[in-house]
Amino acid sequence: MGGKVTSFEVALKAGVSQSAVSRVFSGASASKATQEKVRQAASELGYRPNVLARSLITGRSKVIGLVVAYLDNQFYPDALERLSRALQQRGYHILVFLAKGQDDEAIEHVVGELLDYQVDGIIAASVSVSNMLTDRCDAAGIPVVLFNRGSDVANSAKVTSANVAGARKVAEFLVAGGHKRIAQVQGWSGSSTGRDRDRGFREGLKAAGAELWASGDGMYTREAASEVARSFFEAGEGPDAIFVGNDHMALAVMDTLRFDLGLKIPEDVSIVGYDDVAPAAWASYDLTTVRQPSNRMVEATVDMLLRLIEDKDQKPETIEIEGPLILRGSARIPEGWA
Amino acid sequence: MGGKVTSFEVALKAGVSQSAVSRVFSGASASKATQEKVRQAASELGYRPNVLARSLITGRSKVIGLVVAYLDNQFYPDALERLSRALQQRGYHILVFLAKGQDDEAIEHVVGELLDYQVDGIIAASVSVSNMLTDRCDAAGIPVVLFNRGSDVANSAKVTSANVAGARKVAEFLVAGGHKRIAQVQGWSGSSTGRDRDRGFREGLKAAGAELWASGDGMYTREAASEVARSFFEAGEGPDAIFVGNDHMALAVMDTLRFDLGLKIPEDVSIVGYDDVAPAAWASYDLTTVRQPSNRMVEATVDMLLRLIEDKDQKPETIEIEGPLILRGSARIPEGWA
DNA sequence: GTCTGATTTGCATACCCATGCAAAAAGGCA
DNA sequence: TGCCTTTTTGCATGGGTATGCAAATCAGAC
Repeated sequence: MGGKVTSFEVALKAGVSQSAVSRVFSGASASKATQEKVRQAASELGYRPNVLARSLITGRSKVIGLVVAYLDNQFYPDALERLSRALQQRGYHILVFLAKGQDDEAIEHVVGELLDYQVDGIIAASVSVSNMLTDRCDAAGIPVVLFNRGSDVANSAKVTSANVAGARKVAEFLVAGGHKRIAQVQGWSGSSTGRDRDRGFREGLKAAGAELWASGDGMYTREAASEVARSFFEAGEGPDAIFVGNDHMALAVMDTLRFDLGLKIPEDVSIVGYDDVAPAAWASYDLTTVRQPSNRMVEATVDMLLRLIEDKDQKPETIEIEGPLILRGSARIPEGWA
Repeated sequence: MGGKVTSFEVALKAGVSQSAVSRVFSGASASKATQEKVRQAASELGYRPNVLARSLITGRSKVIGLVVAYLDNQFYPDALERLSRALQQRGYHILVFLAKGQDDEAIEHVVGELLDYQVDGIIAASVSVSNMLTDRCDAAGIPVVLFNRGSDVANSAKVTSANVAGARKVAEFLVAGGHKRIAQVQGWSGSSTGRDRDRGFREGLKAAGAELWASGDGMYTREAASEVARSFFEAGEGPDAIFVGNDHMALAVMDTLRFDLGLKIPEDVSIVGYDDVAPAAWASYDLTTVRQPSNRMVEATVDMLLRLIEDKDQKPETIEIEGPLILRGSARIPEGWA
């Protein structure tokens, strides 16, 4: 048994035609008797349909390409796990493509490979995608959903949390907490997520009659974020609150403030993050943060992607999911907010 | 353009035969002139070979199935990222299969799907695999490499760190540090990794003339590990050192000791972990731990898997990679060890 | 037992590309 | 130029399955 049992051999053994075997396994109509015979023969021979051959005909591979740039921000492995589970349940699987960088060129190459594999759909996470690329996928008839990233492309499907609203809420929260020197370590300004949160935060401050004391780009890395945070304290008095564009960076900032600069959180500085990744809830950090409801984001993503795949007339939509501000111990809590 | 350009159409446009097109794209011999014409026509039409069809013929899908049970232990996303990068570089991609549990039944189902997809090879991480399953893959001619897990199966390929030796080193280290009541929160005893580290640790203690003060199974979850750690301190005097079977659990144990029980690390209790995941190096934890060199483990895994795929006579080997004990601040450092 | 309509079945073909084989073209040498 | 070797090319086939179509079978009613 070389592991290459074909439908034909099963047919032979069951005394039916190859088409009958095919029909049994693809769920098409077949009489009880045939079903029985075929299944019997199949299990005796250890037959399983060849998905490749099937895909070649049907034009559906049951594979979703997931493009991701990095996995060290816990938000993404978590999302990957959920996405994979949700898709598995609906008969799909995830083919992983790690983009070498976040620039267009890197993504371009990846998209090429993606198309070669005849994926039925694409999920792009932690990665921005240009017009040109979505156009290419469009042309190939392969739907793309952007996960946790927006895009300027008009006609693209995307699922994000309500970044502007969330960051705005943080601003209100910090102002209500009586903070006077509010700074920001923002998410990479090359990403829509970073920009939206920045915008929401600034708008929120303005609306509350406060202004941004200082701001810098954390580039979504621990190192850059720590550096920016450190710079806030270089010349005399530092900020008394910092909003950090995601938890991954916020944790690094907390470590830097506490162990490098000897500051107390939240007594000296309040810290607020964004995402609510698992470590944010760990006692060492106890980070106040805006939750991105990754379960609902995943649900929406899978839903939309499969609709786009199965129904050609389906229009790509933009879905924004609201997430609550999770109050923990890293930031002073204003009266009446608890 | 419906994204369905075939080699035939390219051939037509280039004025050559379909075989010529095929040869140009599969790297077989072709004259300079033909190459030119074909590439020209192909790029004009936006042609890219259909990997599915190719796989069907060649019998190689260039896809590796990765089975994994969970991704919340940072070690695995990190490994996944490295594995994917290494494989991409060699023309392969990873199809992700999340096992619903760690029991045989769950894995069994997954392996079935794996075979359906005609993967060229399988990497099983954070998952134990029984004889029956490796046998099935063997029968199908699909090589399997166990990553970070051993197995009782004689003839299986596996890549692990030197768990016994590593844990033994931890024992020596803790004894040398003058600890008198040494406890252990071990990795899930249902996993070879958990058992090996347990064994190494016990052997090490014995060799150093010490004995294990208490031990419990942390099941690889933060909750169970915390619970076990807490139980150590329930009746009067607790341990003065705890070896935790992996960092994922060790971080939870540290939080529990510090914030639940009000203990100081390492003054009251020394903590040592295993893996050296990224958060272990974060200032809040500064965890002394045995490094699993995931880069070298990944390298070895990919190497062996591709050798098994490409050379049918290649024998499956067991590879153990040594990792150093990384001395940080969570455990008292004996004289002469720094 | 006959006739009608509903199912089930088998035949043949298609999906897209790679590859063995034989024919054709190109190159080498005298 | 002619002959032989090497390379290039096209033809035809195959890989494993799904599916339209027509033939065959079945169930039901008289």
